[in-house]
Amino acid sequence: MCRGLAGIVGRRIVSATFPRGRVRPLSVRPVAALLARRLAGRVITAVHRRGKRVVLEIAAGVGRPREWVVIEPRMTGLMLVVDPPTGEHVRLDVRLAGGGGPSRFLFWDRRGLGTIRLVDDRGLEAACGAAKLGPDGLVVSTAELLVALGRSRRAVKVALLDQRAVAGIGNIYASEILYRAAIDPRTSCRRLRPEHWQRIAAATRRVLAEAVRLEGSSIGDETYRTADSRPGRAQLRHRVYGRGGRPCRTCRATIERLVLGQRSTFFCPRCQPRRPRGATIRVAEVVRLS
DNA sequence: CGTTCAACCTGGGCGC
DNA sequence: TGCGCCCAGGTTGAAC
Repeated sequence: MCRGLAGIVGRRIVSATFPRGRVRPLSVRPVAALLARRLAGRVITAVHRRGKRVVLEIAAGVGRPREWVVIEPRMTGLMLVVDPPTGEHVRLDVRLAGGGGPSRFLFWDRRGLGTIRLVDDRGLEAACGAAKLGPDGLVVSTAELLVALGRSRRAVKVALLDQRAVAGIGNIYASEILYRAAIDPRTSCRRLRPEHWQRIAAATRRVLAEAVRLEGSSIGDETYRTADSRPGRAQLRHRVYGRGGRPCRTCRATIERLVLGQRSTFFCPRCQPRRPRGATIRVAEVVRLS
């Protein structure tokens, strides 16, 4: 998503409009009219990403310091530099001056759960700082996962979705990561040994990097699209997500679906055994089993 | 601390 | 065809 916005860097904002009645209260801060006024005339100096958030760096303007536009696309938000799927769900429409790239970009969000905020440096820290977001999944280390989650009692699948522990993993890739790591998604974090965290960290980096390379997962119409409105291809590589009842691509066992933390979870019961390979069986477990 | 539920929204798919 | 459900890539706060 952020890569597709490279063309807006260095461009000046002519106008930012929030189509009437399309933004629910508090999803845009400050309120739309004020935000539109503050953005007009300012230059976009960079596009950053913090976990799942798109962060546009806005150069200082008249009487304003350097600021940041933080966009959370949530379920259905798209950043587009071309015409949207429908005009109906455009939440933000930004016109750009100059040539050498797109003349506008949009935040299009069918369900309208996404948020747009303009913040200063302090606000950015509050919205995207370490207290809010853990290390990025693309580069997360074994030690970081161990420190953040090693003592948690939560099911590992639920824990991987905790953005304060590791930033950027969503529901699709949480299932895919645990498949790659050969770990049952229901396993309590505290039952996992360092070798399992090593596998999870490696799988996280690999699965997310592949998803970025393949430009995301597009499942059905009006789901994720790149900034120039093309579907991604990561869904073609899903090993378990959305494949409940179908055979595992590796072992032919039937992929199972269950709900953890109110989210659909998919896994292969044969490739992801209840007791992860290499796990130490605890004394209490031995007693209980015998 | 962990889990569940509800809320915020639109729309596709399915059973009846 | 129409209705009532269930489901969906996310986050937050309250209740227990």
